[in-house]
Amino acid sequence: MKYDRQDVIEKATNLFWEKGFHATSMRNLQEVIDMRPGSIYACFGCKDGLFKETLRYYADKGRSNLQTCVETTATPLDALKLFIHNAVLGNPDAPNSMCMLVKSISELTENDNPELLDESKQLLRGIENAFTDLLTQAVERGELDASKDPRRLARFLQMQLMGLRAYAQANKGTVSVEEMLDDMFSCLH
Amino acid sequence: MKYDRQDVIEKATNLFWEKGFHATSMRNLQEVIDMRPGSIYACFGCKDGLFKETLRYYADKGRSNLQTCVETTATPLDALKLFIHNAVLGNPDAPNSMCMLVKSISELTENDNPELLDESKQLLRGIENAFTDLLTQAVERGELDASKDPRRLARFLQMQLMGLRAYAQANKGTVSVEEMLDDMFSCLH
DNA sequence: GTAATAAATGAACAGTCGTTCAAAATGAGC
DNA sequence: GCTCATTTTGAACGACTGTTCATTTATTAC
Repeated sequence: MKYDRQDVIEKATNLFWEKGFHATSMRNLQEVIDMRPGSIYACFGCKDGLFKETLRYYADKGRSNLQTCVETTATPLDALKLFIHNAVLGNPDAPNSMCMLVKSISELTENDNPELLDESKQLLRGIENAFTDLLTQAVERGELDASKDPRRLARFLQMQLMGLRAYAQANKGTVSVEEMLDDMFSCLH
Repeated sequence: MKYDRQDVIEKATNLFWEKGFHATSMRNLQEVIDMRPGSIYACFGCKDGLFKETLRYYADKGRSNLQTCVETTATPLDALKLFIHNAVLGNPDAPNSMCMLVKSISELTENDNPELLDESKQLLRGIENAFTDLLTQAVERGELDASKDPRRLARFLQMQLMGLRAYAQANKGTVSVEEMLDDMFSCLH
């Protein structure tokens, strides 16, 4: 009976997301995804390979979340607001309020894990590009002042999203993230 | 000949800051601080103990940097601006553009390292409190509108600082941090 | 210079790490 | 039911982990 690859990757993603790359041992993974080492290595090559796959899965889920936001809101800006709101407060039982890609960039080094680090950076850039597209639409529709630069705005939004998720992690349960979201969007205009 | 404790802690801080807690082995530390295991354990107890000491050293350095900014600028708001500018761009050969405390909060878990995690959170809160004090002064002096809430502003600033440093790490060399700093301060008013 | 005290050493420990691979279990085709 | 190919297993490997402690080296006091 072959393993359900999707299911395995999702479980691995949650574990890596929670504990980080270095603190997650192959034995931890073996328990969580219920596979023996031989099978894991036959499927994914090595720990790095499995981790890279989880990074892509995580980023894909992010992109599809954003797409859902676009489809369920009236304007590009509303879609962005909803996406960011969901990213920080959306599912309370997420392994971590921090972005998994940011966590990875935080713990990986150019010397020790250049491939995984570059992959994380690239995936993060992909999400920022999706922000840029939406902000461009917002300007075209007149939802945003035409003087605004969508790329610069996307960069700023990405930075604040990274910050807010990290801040929420650092102050779990003691702070009103809603209030901070208001502050964040009120300085878009 | 007793070791220079200050020097040892500084070297350990830089290594932990660069590689993170988990990826830094005691043998890495032994090389960098040029001490044999027995001496390290006699001085600091265990790896956690040494790490905690470096966290405090790092936060202390941050606080004294802020104090220097206060002393070399005309107004509280200028001091804050200078501090944040320096934190992100100040010393280009810092081990990491991310905040060491944020990196630590990112990689540590309540389950595995509760003490180190709490210490990091607490130190970060200390810095935010210093922000609050300065912003309170700014309101008192009329540098900021009296309608602004210093605590809320400090929270917002802290979040953005965390975000900006993480963003700078994720986009090393490809982005104008100066521009982003402008955006960041222009939405204070 | 010698004895007593303090500091530094590094080989060694038990445990865990990522990874391998011969053997066992399973599935497919007839 | 038998055969062949695929998949899964888990004991085992060498390397590395954080840590200890008997021994050596350095410092102090007389």
